[in-house]
Amino acid sequence: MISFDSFVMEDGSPIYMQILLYIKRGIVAGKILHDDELPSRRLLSSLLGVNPNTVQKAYKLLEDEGLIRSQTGAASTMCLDENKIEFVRRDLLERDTRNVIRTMRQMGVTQEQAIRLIERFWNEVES
Amino acid sequence: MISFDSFVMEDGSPIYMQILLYIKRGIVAGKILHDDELPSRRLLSSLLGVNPNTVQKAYKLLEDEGLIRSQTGAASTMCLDENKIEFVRRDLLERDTRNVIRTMRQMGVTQEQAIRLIERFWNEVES
DNA sequence: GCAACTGTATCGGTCTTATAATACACTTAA
DNA sequence: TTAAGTGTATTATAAGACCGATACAGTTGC
Repeated sequence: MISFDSFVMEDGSPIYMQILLYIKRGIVAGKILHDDELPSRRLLSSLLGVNPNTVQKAYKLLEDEGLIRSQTGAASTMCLDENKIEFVRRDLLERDTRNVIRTMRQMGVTQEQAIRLIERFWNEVES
Repeated sequence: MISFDSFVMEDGSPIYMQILLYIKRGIVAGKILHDDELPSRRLLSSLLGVNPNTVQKAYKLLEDEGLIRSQTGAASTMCLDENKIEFVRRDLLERDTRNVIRTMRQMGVTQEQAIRLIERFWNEVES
């Protein structure tokens, strides 16, 4: 059963999107593996204190991407392979990187300054 | 008059927020200076193809932060000093950096890999 | 004074997000 | 078999974000 212990709710983005990204980042980190079982909609909604429909929306989007397999009556499971994992990695990691580079350049930051910023803050940020 | 030539509209975030961030990044980059005149709400809304209220919302938020001075009848002007600029720099640069570090660590990326990502994509991203 | 420009305020419509309350079909385990 | 758990779907409601249209008030320049 995939754990949501380290899930922290933040405001600013929709809850269903936070759930979706939590799972995708777990995939990229190698913490979530093929055939892993997901908590049921009702259980996870209870754990997070949100409406079951909100969890369903996240799961539905993941199923539309082919990352989750669901069949009525049984627990939903992760449906992964090397190609899918690599696709998610690119989608998350490279898009994040490009975005932060774009905004930094708009602020006149050089590559060297950007790297120095990463080095300076890397150990400050709590995981 | 502050130029919006390099402003590119993107979807995904509110227009008023894109306008606000465009100005703040211009401040950090040193392209926007104290006493610089802003285009009027109606002119900028016409340039960007949006409603004057959308521009007004961005300007209003900047005025609430003390970065813009507005008086009815006259053009709004930038209202900056060293402290304000430094505050905006920290607010934008450090928050962006912390955010990208947090998500990268959630994906199991090491500091060395993060720096390598920055180096690899730095010259690819169009400004 | 008047026209044209400034900033400001208000109202309303549309969409997204989140919630709630159901209902139904299927699977599993007691 | 039956009860409890699965996934799925529908409808309604509420709140907020976002944007558009409009009106009003002050300044400037002719």
